[in-house]
Amino acid sequence: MKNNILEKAISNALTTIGLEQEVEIAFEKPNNPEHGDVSTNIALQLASALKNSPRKIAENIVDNLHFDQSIIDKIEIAGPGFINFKFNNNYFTNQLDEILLENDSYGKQTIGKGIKVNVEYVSANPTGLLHLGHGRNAAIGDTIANIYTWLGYDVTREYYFNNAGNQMNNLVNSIYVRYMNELGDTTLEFPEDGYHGDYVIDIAKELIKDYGDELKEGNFQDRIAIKKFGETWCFDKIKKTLSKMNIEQDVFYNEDSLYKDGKINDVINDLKEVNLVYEKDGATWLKLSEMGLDDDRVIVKSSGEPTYRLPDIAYHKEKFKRGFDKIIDVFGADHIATIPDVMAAVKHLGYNVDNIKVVIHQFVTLTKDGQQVKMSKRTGKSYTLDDLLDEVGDEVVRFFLIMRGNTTHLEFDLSLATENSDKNPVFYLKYAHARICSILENIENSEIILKEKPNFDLLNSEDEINLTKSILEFPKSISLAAEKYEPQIIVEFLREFASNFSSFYHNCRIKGEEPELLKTRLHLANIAKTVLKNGLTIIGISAPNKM
RNA sequence: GUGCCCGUAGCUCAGCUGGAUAGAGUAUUUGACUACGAAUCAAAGGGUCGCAGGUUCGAAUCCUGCCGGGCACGCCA
Repeated sequence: MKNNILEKAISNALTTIGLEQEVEIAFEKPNNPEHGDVSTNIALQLASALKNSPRKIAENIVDNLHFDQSIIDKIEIAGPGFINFKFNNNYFTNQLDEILLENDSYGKQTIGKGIKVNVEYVSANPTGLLHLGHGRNAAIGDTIANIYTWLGYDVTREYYFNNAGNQMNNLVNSIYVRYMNELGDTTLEFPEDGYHGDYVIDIAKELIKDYGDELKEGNFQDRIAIKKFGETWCFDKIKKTLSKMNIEQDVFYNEDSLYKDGKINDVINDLKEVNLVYEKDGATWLKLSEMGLDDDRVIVKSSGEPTYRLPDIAYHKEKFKRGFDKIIDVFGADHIATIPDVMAAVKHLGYNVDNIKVVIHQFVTLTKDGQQVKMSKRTGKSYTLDDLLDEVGDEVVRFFLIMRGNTTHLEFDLSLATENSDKNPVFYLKYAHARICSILENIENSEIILKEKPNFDLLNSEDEINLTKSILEFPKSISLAAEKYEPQIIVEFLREFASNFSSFYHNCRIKGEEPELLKTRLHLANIAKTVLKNGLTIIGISAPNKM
């Protein structure tokens, strides 16, 4: 919690009491409300430098504070030497007038104006269906994109895919065996690292509808047809699933284009120029050991094909060349090991990797009735993201997938998610919004009243002030979520916010109060409605008028 | 074996750059509808913050070691 007025006043006080060097004055919001609204530990920090006891220093500071104290209710020295400041109610309620001017756009900011951000997420190859892990990736990525958009950044939502190479060959091999099985030939062995999922059988069946047994030889041409068919089939499903989740990305970037445009060769040449590659055993190696990493890695195989690292490097270079100032990659924990390699190379090509943020999220486990549901690939029976969306709906899915910190393993409780009850945390937020709408409906001429100027000085009860403080924290929670790349921060804020509103609702009536108070509280409720609506919009959830 | 993530209330999880009495939801128990939506509110109980050291005025937070769970360690992506 920052406060420029206090920072300046304390800084001046420190000079007065004889501190020579510049120090950073830290403020925080105490957990205990009795400790005021902001607190600083500066006296404790300076104890050894000033060779005095923290409490003495604190007293000295407080005695030498000179600023407009009309906003202050109380300044206290507490505990080992904290200085606690309590603002008076008007300090908070006065700020509501400004929010009134912002109206529906409260929370929107302009700090990102003119800055181009690329957020890459999902990026699953068209070799199968999306599972819950992809769902988490999608929800996190899309929400981060929303947050940055809300802050005024110029955001591009991107999906990167590869429809060539080994993974696709595996798919083709897998489909081919299933296809032959369907045609009655069961002599073929299923590939060792093939795709075991049931969907491959579905693809094979549909392949027969289109081609009959024309592809049974499995020659080069047949394989091309199978590949095309399988890729299209998977991509259609993936896009449908994402659209069901209300996700629409701007750019689908095909890895293949990097080859066609010569970008891959360019990168090899670039790397050669800075002397970071060498030939060994017929392959091209990247000298990662010279970039501070442990082992060198192959970037072009002896077969002449690049490994994934090379296009990844080229792709990131390309993002910079496309003019992005900030690059955000959302990856699952399984990609964690490959990131340092790519970053090191991009850095040595002369790009500022500080502008790349890789957001890593952990995996998802699904539980039902307290039991873990296995999502094994081996058995082929996996519970897909699409199944989940059909079962619980897009909003609950999105909410559950971002309600934990990115680095935590997420347990998706299917029983809880499907329950339309007060236990389901999504409803708590939507309910608060619907309730405000209901108030507005219940009060005669509420629309007209809201056009009149309120008198926020009338707000002074604990619940009114808490709600006001909570309203004022909304923009900060958005920028904090952006800074930390943590959608969960918005979720936590909204829960707390809805809770503050509900307490206010129970203790402060609106309907039937004196006209001035009614008007003022109605305005407060209306601002609360905007906060809920905007907060829910950011996390991809609707704010209904009725439930 | 090596690297990364996690371990906090019965369960699911917060805890910001170290701060004061470690929080929320849920579950349990108990109150509150003749008043704007009870999908709500209010209250109570519930903890060796995985274990052991260290750093310091002060550690859930930082460092080291160990234990337990997950994920990676390829000329696969």
